[in-house]
Amino acid sequence: MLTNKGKYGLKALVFLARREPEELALVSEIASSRGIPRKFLEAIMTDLRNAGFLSSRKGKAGGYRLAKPASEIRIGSVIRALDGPLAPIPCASKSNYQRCEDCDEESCEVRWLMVDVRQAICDVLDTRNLAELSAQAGLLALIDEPCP
Amino acid sequence: MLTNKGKYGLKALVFLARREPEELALVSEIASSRGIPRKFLEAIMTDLRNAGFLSSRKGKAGGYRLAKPASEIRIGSVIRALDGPLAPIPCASKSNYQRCEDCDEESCEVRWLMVDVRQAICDVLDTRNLAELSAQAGLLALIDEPCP
DNA sequence: TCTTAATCCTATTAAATTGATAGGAATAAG
DNA sequence: CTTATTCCTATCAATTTAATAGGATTAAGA
Repeated sequence: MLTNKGKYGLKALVFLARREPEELALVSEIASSRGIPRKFLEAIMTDLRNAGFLSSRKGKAGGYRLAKPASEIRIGSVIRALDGPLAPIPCASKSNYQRCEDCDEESCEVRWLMVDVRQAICDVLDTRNLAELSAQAGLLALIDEPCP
Repeated sequence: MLTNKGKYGLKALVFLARREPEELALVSEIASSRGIPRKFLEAIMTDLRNAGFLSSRKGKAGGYRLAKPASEIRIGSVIRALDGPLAPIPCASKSNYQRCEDCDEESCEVRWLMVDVRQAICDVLDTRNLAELSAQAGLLALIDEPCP
């Protein structure tokens, strides 16, 4: 599941990706622009900074910006940082594997299935970066408009 | 996320798929065989029956069996019945779409992304049926054994 | 130096979801 | 009738989610 935390975090990153790379943005600016609770977003930005996606400057005239080019930020790693493993169940996770207490790892049918699901999810999220995500949306919205 | 409810439900269905189609199985039998809490499994079996996957007989010598051939039970529909929509976020669901209150449906970048994730998940889970799931596991376990 | 405005830090909390458990009613076989 | 099962309703504890509160720290600029 993508939680609000993950959703808000991605929106904030898209916001930053669409600015000049060096320009600092305020949490309050992002929050009001995207309808995100300010205090909640503050906490999320801290996580994103700790995960290496953002850099910040404190004090007056401070703010956040991307710590690296948007094209180098994989969506999968963002969601992992905010919401945890992409796998539907811990025993199918690569990044954070945890053995099931109640089933045998090798013979469990459900696990084999969920490994395939995890792979399918990763195939989408780990092959897209923030630059693609922020570029894409406007185009798709236009394509969907009916012809005049 | 696949909850314990979904996991237990799938395991119970696999158990039933490996029996003679008409033979009734007891909840207590399935529960002890697969390490599932009996009372919890009882509730899950009720859900699976209400969703049309199982039929039951009450009273002494009662029990559960598949309501239709295992090959006609799609894994995706089982998980939807037990754990809800497969989409990571309600605004990306086909089976149970719900509009986001805080973003614009057409221009939201996150939504377009999650539609692709949902499609990837459904491509795995809606193209597999219970017969395949119950047949597969044993083989894979063998393949993984090192050669003597 | 002082004011102001921002990030940063710690703690708390309310609501929802998950993962069960308890106790017994209804049903049917033998 | 006894026994064994599904079925039904209610309850509950733990965890996760989604925030909010209050202030400490930092730095720009007057």
